[in-house]
Amino acid sequence: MSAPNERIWLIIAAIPYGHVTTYGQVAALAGLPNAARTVGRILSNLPTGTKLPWHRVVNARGEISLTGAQATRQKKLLVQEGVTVTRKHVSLAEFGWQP
DNA sequence: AAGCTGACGTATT
DNA sequence: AAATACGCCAGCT
Repeated sequence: MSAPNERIWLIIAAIPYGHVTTYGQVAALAGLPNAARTVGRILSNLPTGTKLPWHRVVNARGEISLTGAQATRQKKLLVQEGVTVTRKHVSLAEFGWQP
């Protein structure tokens, strides 16, 4: 496990219930301001049963970046947490998160 | 070691 | 509004 990877995990794990963040935000908090892609790549590499709330991470527009079944799963999880998800975008109310 | 890839982001066309 | 191009960073081949 490399260091940035671990920081990213910790940051995602700290996202509060019912809130969402962006890939770029996670990357920035991890100390890698332009590594949004890295965050996505790492999430794609997560084991199926991971405890990380990866579904609370969306792209800069507040939309789900995944497609098909994956997107459906993420949307469902968010809705279950009380997050308002319209089509693919999350309402601004639960957007952003300051530790 | 070198190059390719990707759950992104922003600027252009 | 949608598609394309480029930059960025870590992991894989």
